[in-house]
Amino acid sequence: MDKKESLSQHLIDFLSNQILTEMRPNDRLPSERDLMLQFNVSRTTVRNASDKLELSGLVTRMHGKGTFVTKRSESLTNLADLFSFSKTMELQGRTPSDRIIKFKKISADEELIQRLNLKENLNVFEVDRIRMASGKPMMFGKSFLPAGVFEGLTRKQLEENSMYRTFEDDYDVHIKEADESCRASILNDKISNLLDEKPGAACLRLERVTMDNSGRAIEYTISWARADEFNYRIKHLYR
Amino acid sequence: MDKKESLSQHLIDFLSNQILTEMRPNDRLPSERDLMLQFNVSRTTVRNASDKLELSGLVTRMHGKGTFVTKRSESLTNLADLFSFSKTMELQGRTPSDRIIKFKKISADEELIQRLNLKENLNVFEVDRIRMASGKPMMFGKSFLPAGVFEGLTRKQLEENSMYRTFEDDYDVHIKEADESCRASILNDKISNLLDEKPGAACLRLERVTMDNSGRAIEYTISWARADEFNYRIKHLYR
DNA sequence: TTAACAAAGTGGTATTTACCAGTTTATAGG
DNA sequence: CCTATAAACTGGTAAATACCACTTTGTTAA
Repeated sequence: MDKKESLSQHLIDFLSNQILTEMRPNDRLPSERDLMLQFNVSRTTVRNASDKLELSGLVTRMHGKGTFVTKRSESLTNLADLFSFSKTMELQGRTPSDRIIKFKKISADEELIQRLNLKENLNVFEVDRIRMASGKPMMFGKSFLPAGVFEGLTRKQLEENSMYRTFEDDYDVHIKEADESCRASILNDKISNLLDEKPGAACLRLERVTMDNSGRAIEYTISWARADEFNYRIKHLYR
Repeated sequence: MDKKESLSQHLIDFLSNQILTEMRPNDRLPSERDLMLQFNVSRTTVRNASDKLELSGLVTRMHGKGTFVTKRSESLTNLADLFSFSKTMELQGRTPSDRIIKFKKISADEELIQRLNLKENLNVFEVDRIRMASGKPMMFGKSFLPAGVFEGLTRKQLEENSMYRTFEDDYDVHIKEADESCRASILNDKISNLLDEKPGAACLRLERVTMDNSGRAIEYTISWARADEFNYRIKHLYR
């Protein structure tokens, strides 16, 4: 049943869980050599895991000193922590809701094929949604889901449950990680209208590719987020 | 004379230069095993260099296929790694330079007093700079430095050395950490002019407070960065 | 001709060993 | 008591080797 997981991935899972549940910012992690012994793996494996944890921003390494839990400062809606829109909004005491304005099966173009790493079945579902918090439109997103993974997906399913919930419950697809990038952009007429904003207003354009446990790309999403509601916060540690 | 440079750094320099001057998007790089032979280094070293190149967005690896030059639209500077503008630009094979367009001592307003946690001496130096990479204006920044920390600071000092270099060498101020936030915004007439862009163009507005070893706030900077050159990349890990 | 399979090529993970480069701490000498 | 220095940490770079997982290509058999 369980997909065999790499040693470094196991370390990543263990450490990130440890960090989030039992450690506090600036706490020091065991040294790489200690982790070698504790988990009976090579230093390469430990460093591999550390690389990923550092990339995800969970830890910060300092030459000669050690590896520490990164401190993240408070934020309005810190995009770095925005893995799930609905969960984040709930956490802020706002009521999240989606309005699906498009749902159809299309054939993937070259870019989609590459992003989702499609093989035989080139059909994808396109889902366009306006995402709201307590009635206020916050972002607009276009998601593309491989039809080969989500066979028989219906609009009704997505209207009744959140997308990630549908992945888990209806298709037994478990999210493992996501690569996201974000840049500044300008709202065009159509999207500004949907977000109740002026055309030409600033926005953040987000792109995300989400992967499941077995490494399949299961979602490619482009979102446009109101500039006045989202930001990124990062803490840099030197030397 | 030569600063000793690691083998992987040498590989990085060579490859990034190669990519920027002689290769086009989607071109394939030599395989890792070929690079081993060409440069007479171990695969560890090749992969180390590849890791960095992938991180910097210059190349994209595909399991079983090869390593390819990333499409230009994806090769933006990752702000999450931009602790130092000049160092980041050098890593990309570009030549960083600053043009100081304002330098004067002013009296801090309420906001500055709070951000820099000023006590008695409310004087601050304001330094406005255009930051360029290989001659192209990349971002505009207004920095505020407590006069109590940097006594007798002159424009000449900043023109001769980088700001952080001046902190270290001339004032023995060692940077420990920085809190940064970023959001989308629109360029106004003045700044768009300085950046050689159109007014109303999208930009990222960055704010940073930098602290030294003793926890003093030593710098507060607001920057406006070209939307077509910078983005944030984040890797989310789910549990 | 075509479908199935094998081989060769790619990046990905892992081990073991060695040494380099910073930081902290213990210790010896004044 | 202090200072210099050595030892013992820390993470960083590098080599050599092996095998796994995925993709392309070439060959073989139906």
